[in-house]
Amino acid sequence: MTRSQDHPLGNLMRQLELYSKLPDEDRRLVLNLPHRLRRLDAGSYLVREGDKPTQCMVLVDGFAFRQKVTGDGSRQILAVCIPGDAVDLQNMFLDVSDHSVQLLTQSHVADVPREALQELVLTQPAIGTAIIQLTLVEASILREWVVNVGRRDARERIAHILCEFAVRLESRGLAGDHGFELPMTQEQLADATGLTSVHVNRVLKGLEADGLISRKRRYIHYSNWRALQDAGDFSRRYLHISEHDTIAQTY
Amino acid sequence: MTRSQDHPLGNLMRQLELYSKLPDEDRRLVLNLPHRLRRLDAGSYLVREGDKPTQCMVLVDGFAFRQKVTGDGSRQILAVCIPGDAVDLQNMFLDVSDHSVQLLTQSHVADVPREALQELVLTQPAIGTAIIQLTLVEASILREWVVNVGRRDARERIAHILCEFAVRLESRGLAGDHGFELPMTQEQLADATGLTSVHVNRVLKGLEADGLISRKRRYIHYSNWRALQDAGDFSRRYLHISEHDTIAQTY
DNA sequence: CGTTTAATTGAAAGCAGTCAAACTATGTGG
DNA sequence: CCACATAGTTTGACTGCTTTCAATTAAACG
Repeated sequence: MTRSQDHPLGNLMRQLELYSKLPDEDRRLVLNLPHRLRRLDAGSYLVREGDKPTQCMVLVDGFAFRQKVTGDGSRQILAVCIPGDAVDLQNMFLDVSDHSVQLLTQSHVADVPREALQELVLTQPAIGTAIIQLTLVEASILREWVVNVGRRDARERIAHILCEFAVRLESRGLAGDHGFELPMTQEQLADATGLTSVHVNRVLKGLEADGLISRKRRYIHYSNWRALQDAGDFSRRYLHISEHDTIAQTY
Repeated sequence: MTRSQDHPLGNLMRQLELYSKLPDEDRRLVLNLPHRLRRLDAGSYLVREGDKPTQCMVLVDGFAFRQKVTGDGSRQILAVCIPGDAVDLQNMFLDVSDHSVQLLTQSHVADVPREALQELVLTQPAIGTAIIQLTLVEASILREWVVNVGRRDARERIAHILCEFAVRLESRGLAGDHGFELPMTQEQLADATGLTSVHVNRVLKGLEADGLISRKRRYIHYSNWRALQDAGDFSRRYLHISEHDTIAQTY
């Protein structure tokens, strides 16, 4: 009944419990949230800047990213959403979306009515705490991204974002042993790091040449995790994921 | 009783009501929050990265900034806090601070016990909504900052951040007519925009030479608001401040 | 298989950084 | 009130990391 293995909102549930366990009652309330399940293709927009959304979407599986486009048409990716992420906590309490969300891969998305989730957050303290914590961790990641694009050179930026993916994916059991499938193109990686795709390519080759990573298509393998972290000035503190939450994290 | 004019938490109160009015009962609860008032010098740290804070600090007056330092010692400023800002909503629900907060000017700071504010947020829906909205707007500003350092050139970055200050300060009645006192040095401006102080200086002179701004010490005057916005690719949407909230905003 | 998208590589140009020094304001102590 | 110290601003010359532009190769897909 409270099993979250195959339930569409199971991944969301697991994420909510990352920072503190929920009472059984609350878990039931979350899993019983009304929702509509959809399957959408890569590239689909979940939210567009300027929208007034009425649903809070949850990524059941698949990947997505937040983005904004500048006046001259260049794009900045602001965050990568992984399975279980609630895509618009933002829009649950603000009326107009300030950025767009687009699918990186074909995905299953659950639409939860804004008011239903809002009510849980405001009336169930444990759920409210969990949702606020998720929001704050997302803000923390944003701060680190500002540092990344503002104060690190290209090589550090790429190494850093690879480390971030590694830890986040491992913490959800979505990574392999010392490696993971990068769910984005080099151009998207460029838009996430404030670089050009050409330069991202050169940097990736450089990291590979220096033996920090090896690649097979989009799969990134890091044999020397410590060295990769050093190259990216990476410390996992800002992710607020304790060591124990990470599966098979080795040093 | 519910007057917030001279109360230390008055500015916080006004900010909480930016997005929706609070019931009188809730306003009373906020103003009655236990707190200790301190006066601190410019440069004082309110929070240090790695701290486990027990207080939530509110800037009664004065300015502060969030920052992180990279491994090689360079600094990135992540946000500028203005009077009324709750400085560590982050730390209210997360146990370890992921960044530091430092005062820009001599300021009065109110320390509110973490638990007292937490309880209000979790038990009073209107207060919870208001606090969550503030958190989300801060995240929205962070997203815009990622765009700023990631995808705009130096001139656009500086023009953009000047526009942001203008709107935020005007919305609190802290700006003059088409101008405001910039509470930071060019070096700090550089650390906020991912540039060097040398280049910030050149850009400022450039904006001045082009007639977009004029400066008298730290005071920034913009005679052509529209042109400054264009130069900075600025749109106020991400601030989630409605036009009406801004005092004397003219075009 | 042909077509499209993504990855790769090379050469040249440019924006911003680095280094260094001069200048200005502000503040302090004698 | 002046001499000096300190912090911040301004300016110039040079360097270099990244971008831009353009073309080629490789992979994915119907």
